[in-house]
Amino acid sequence: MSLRSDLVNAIARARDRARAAGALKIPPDAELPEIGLERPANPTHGDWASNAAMQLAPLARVAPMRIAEAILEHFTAPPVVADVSVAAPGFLNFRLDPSAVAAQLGAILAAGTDYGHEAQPDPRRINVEFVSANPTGPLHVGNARGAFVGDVLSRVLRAAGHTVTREYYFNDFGGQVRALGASVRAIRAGSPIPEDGYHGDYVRDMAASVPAEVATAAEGAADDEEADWILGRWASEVQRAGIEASLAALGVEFDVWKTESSIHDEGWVERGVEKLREAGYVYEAEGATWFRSTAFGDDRDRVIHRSNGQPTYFAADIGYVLEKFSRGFEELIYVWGENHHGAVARLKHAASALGFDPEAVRILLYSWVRFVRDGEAVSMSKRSGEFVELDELIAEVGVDPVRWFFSSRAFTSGIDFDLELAKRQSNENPVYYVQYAHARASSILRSAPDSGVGPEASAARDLLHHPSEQELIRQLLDFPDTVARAADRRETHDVPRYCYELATAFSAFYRDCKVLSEDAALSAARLALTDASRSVLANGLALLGISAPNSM
RNA sequence: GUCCCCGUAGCUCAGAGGACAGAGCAACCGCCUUCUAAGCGGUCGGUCGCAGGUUCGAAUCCUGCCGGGGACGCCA
Repeated sequence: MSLRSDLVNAIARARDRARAAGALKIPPDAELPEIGLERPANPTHGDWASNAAMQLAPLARVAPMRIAEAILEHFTAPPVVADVSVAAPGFLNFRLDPSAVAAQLGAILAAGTDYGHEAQPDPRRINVEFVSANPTGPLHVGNARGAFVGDVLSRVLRAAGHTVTREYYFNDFGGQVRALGASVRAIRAGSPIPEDGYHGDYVRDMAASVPAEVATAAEGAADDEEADWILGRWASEVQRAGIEASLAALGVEFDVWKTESSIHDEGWVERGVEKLREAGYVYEAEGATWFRSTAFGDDRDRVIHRSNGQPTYFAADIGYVLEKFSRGFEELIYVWGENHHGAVARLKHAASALGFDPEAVRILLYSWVRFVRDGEAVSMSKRSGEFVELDELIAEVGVDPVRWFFSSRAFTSGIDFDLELAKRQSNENPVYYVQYAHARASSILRSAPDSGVGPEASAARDLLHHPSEQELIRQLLDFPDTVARAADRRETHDVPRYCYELATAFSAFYRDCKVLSEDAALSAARLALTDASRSVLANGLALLGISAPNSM
């Protein structure tokens, strides 16, 4: 139970009592708006403020000020609230009791690394599929955003009490695997790389290191196409392993690596299409098999099997949705680049047609990142071979600043990433500010034994009343709400901002309140606050996959 | 042509109907014999793309323009 939810509940009870007493006349069938409660930017408005009265004004047809007064009259304050007041045009402003605030410190410390992980009211089994880049080359910087968006989202959902499976779907079935093989074969034969082939240096490297048995098999192939497939499957497995290693180096790990071919081989596509057919959404025309997507409002029907008998990529998507739900997931999250937005509707329609709730299929489209070097856009084409490898970026800039950069922006906004600027400014990057606060707290804790004191929260209630101490504890108390809200919204960029604000509050505390002093009791209480701050900073950084160094 | 996302300080971005629109970076001025100066305090900086509309109240919701990006395949 967080402070925030206590307050929301108390306001709701006051509203209901005012209603029952006839002080607040709202039609019985009216749908009540959610109680808004936020920490106002302006401290003179108190520690928490609610606009509940203003939201009820249209329903009650009374001035917001009078509603606020009616709620106030029936309000029973939770113990942490010292004062409630009404402010124009109808805000309810709450001021917390400093002793009660300080008394929360012990619970934060006791929770340790679990602090922020509240009980989930609606726990779900969630599959998060992300990156899923084709294994035709190394990851490039364009893949970075999806990797970090999916990774941080998975961490946050887990922290919020959901059961999360992280999944990478890789394509070992499509024409580009053959094109990759054809490129390798062309280089080995000394002939030009085909039009739709791959031109990067990594292709040459692979061509020079084909294992003998693969080479022999390719040479013994019935025709060129078969040779291309043999080389292509080998090459894509080499690339897939490289991708896995790159991601692991970034701290991005997966629970499941799923191949497109397994979806076909295990019969999921057939079963999926059969279910759709039984439901009446499949028909044959022009030699192809179609999904009647228009029945769900799509502007055209979609091909499942081409007239040449080959399944489309969409066919595999249908089978994969069925396969995922058969594993017991209640929600499927897909983290896709916005260039896939055209595929969103048909996937959800297919899920509906299969009998699943389309709302349980959630597709998060992140906007494209424009990589810029000295003011000029950098191409990211694997086929042309002109791209910046993700490994290269990390080696230049470091994983922590890159993670911070991507996780602190809403995934829907298009962003520019200046590679030169990122390097030059890396020391000015806010991520170091947060890490520094953590290192500084660690340093104080390290020197505590020399002063003969240790962290002790029991006296905090009476001793930690300085405004900077109070503000810092209030920040610490915000953490669980931040995590829960990010998880509910399936949008995590509030977490880095929270970390930054916590670091700022800690810096102010450090400036104003000497931790280790002659006063042993005060030192112990302040050490407890330092320890709690360090712990919550570490928890926040862990959600972002960013390291929390003990010294810098 | 249809659809999706975006347009907020010099730059990069937050603001999911509420109180004077915020942060970082950049620029400028101060602060280290004292627990980490990768820090702290201060200054400068905005017709929230434009025009209407809804509302007690709009950066936020609706409509139309303008500008940027993306998607509309029997590619993946």
